[in-house]
Amino acid sequence: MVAPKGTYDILPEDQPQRTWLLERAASVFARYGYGRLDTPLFEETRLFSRGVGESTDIVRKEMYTFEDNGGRSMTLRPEGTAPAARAFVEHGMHTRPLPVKVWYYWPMFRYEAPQSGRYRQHFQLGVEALGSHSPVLDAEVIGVLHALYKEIGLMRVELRFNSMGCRACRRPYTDRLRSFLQAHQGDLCDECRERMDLNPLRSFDCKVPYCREVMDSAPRLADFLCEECAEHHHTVKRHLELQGVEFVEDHRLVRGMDYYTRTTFEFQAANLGAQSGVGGGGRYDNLVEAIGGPPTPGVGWGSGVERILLALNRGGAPEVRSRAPAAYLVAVSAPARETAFGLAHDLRARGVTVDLDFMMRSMKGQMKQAGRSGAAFALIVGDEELQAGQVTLRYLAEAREERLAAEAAVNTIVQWEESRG
RNA sequence: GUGAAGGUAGCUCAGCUGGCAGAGCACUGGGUUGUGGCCCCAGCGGUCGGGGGUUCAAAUCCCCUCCUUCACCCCA
Repeated sequence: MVAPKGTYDILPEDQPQRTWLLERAASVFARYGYGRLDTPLFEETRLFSRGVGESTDIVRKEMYTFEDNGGRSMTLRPEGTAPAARAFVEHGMHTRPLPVKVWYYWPMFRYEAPQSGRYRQHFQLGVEALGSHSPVLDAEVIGVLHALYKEIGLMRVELRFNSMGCRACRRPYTDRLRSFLQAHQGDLCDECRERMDLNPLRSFDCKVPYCREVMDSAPRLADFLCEECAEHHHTVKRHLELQGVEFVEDHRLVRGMDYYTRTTFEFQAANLGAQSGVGGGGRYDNLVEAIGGPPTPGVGWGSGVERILLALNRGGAPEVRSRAPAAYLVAVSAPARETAFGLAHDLRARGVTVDLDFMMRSMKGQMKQAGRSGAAFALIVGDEELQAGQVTLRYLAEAREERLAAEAAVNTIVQWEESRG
């Protein structure tokens, strides 16, 4: 048996880097005033079909949907924004001081063809800020992600930035775009022709060269933004600049969720190949209402943990290692093993990280383990020492050792542990 | 869902014009019986991804299937 396709195990040696990332992220989020939110792993299917949108790939072909024993249709969470919005509504958070700012670290599930940086179960770090129309909040939210990347040393990322307009300006624009596409039908790929009706904006994302050529001369949403949207867009940019966040405007940037309005953005990492998006998001002013809540604007993003780690490690990030034990206990005989086990207990009870042998290894073998473990000390319990109530304390790094009372050795190790912090 | 490349020891891989399944690393033991790292020796370890077929004989050739990787697509 192996892990299901597109999933993977996170082994003990993989954990320190993930823990480190989560801690760095939590620290950044705290500085910006975001509180952690957790929601169930699965939701009623209609939350996503209504929230994310029936026309999206996610809803059409990528959801893990099942019927529970009560005959309800449930879906493993494919994205974080809709569940966060649902929780906002369910708990009446619109009565809280606005905006409500939350962050999450959640597994997501999508039925997709796996490849590196793309999994059927993956983790996302994300933030959502609900309740404010302010473009300054868009800029803050983007600033949080920028700060996170900076905090963890993820350098080579580029921020792409666009506006999707609002209900008022998008409709006339898509009509205009649709007629443009119809006029150039003959020069478009099959797919672009198909999605012309349902989702004409997607054609901007098409990679077929002749489609791109056509799209180069297509009308741009940027030129059709209503006054409010244009002003909003301008103000976000200004506040990105105030934070020293560099970006490139990309009118081709079209993201996969139907709920986006106005601001959309994506950070791309050059060393990730085809799956270059490490994090992205935008504003969603109609989502909360769409899922049955009071009209409430929102803005947020999600960033893939696997992709962050991939980009980081390909960029030659230093290894994050788990803390080595302070001491490794070495016993040379059966009675010595009992004493060593007792000493290990005493040390651990006093807050010290120690380890010892369970494989009946030879003394040489135990010493080898001690060295390998990275411990500062080998605490050696031998028969001679046992007679005298003593132990040998070996300073592994210095290859020096001394014989002393067991209690004194324990105190030395405790002191060392306390001083390393 | 489509196309391509790959799956051999825990890991990285060699072996692939069919003929006894290999190396390095890792792991365990030892190098005169109480001392780690370096070095040396030995040992452990494999349904050759799985199933079927061709053949006296298949890791090797053929078919199917699963998984991984790359690209499309989509996205984080």
